[in-house]
Amino acid sequence: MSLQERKERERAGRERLIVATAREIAEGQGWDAVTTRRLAERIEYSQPVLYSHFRGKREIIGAVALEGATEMAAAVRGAASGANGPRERVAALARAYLDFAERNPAVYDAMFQLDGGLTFAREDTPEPLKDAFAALLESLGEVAGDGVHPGLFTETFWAALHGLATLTRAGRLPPEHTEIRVELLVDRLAIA
Amino acid sequence: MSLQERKERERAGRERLIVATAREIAEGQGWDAVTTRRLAERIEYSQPVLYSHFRGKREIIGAVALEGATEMAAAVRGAASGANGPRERVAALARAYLDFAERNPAVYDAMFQLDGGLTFAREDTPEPLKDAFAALLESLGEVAGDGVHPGLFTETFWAALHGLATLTRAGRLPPEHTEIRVELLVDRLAIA
DNA sequence: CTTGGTTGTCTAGCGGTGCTAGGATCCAAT
DNA sequence: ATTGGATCCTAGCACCGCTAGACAACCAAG
Repeated sequence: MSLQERKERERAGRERLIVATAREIAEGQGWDAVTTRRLAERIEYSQPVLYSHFRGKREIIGAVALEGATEMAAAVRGAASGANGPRERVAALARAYLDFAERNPAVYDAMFQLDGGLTFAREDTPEPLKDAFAALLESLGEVAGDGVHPGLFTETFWAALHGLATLTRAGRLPPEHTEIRVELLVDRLAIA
Repeated sequence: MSLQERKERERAGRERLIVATAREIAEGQGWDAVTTRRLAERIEYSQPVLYSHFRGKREIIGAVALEGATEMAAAVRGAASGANGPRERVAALARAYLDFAERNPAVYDAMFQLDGGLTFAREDTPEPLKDAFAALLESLGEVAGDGVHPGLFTETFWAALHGLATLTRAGRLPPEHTEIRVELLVDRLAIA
């Protein structure tokens, strides 16, 4: 069945191409510029081909989000592993998180701002999303403090980071003192 | 010049009607349902009339955002004034903030998620936005702690609240333990 | 009382969007 | 060589934000 295998390989390759191209356009010109026409043209196929891979634009956003979640998990783990002691680990994690959001704004939006048709915080949540949260939990759980549920603490800390990331990028917060805000957050929230 | 005054009054009234109707549709069916056609139909005028009041849809969103900012400032001040002691004031403020976001999701989106063409954190920032931030600062500045700039502390605390509000409403955080998360935030961040 | 210009509003339409029905093309199996 | 199925494209739908140009209602000047 080599023929069928080859076709499936090609199909999978084209799907990756769609996702990568969508991401590329979004990072370059924003998600508004990711139209099905433009996307189709860039991959050199007609629009309906997109719909043989994804139900619609929302699912393409979702695919980019999953890709981003995997990368973010790796970035967070990488930063945490290079730091000594719980407090420094958390600080490194926070910086890595915000750095990821700043360097990949479109991907970050796909994950947390836009509707990618994904379910969060449930059993049927896709693995990459669970793993990204797990990556946060691994370092943050250590500094939750006595009597505080690690998962709940992670959620709260994450929310704070998310707020900083989104408000800063949307121009709601001046970007100058990000580092001070992060230190404030780490110093007060984390119990070393 | 009574005639001209009457015309201006009518014009102002229609402008309020546009903003109120936009808000109504948005709260009921989301901002995506606020189309210029639907909005025009609801106010019983044709589309171009909208453009004689606002440059475009973005400015209508901005107008809803300003209205919301005024209300949020009042809600926050009201909650804070009914509490004794800095710590309790901050807790009440946090609850009021999240409550406002939950009860007025479309308005909250207009303020902080969508592009309403507004400038934040600058000299030319519209008064209602500055005042909403000031309302937060009044209570939060008290608990910044020694050596921490009150404005910066307020921004950070606000970001944390914003993160909780948005992640919860977007289904990224389970809504069950909001109260515990708020208490965690207040207990750790606020220095009474 | 009639004109002429201003002001206000509407109809109609432009170029774009996400998405899909139906037809053309190609290739393996008969 | 013919058939049947998979694959892909052309063409189009209903909707979007926005605007040009026609048209009616009004007030001021003659």
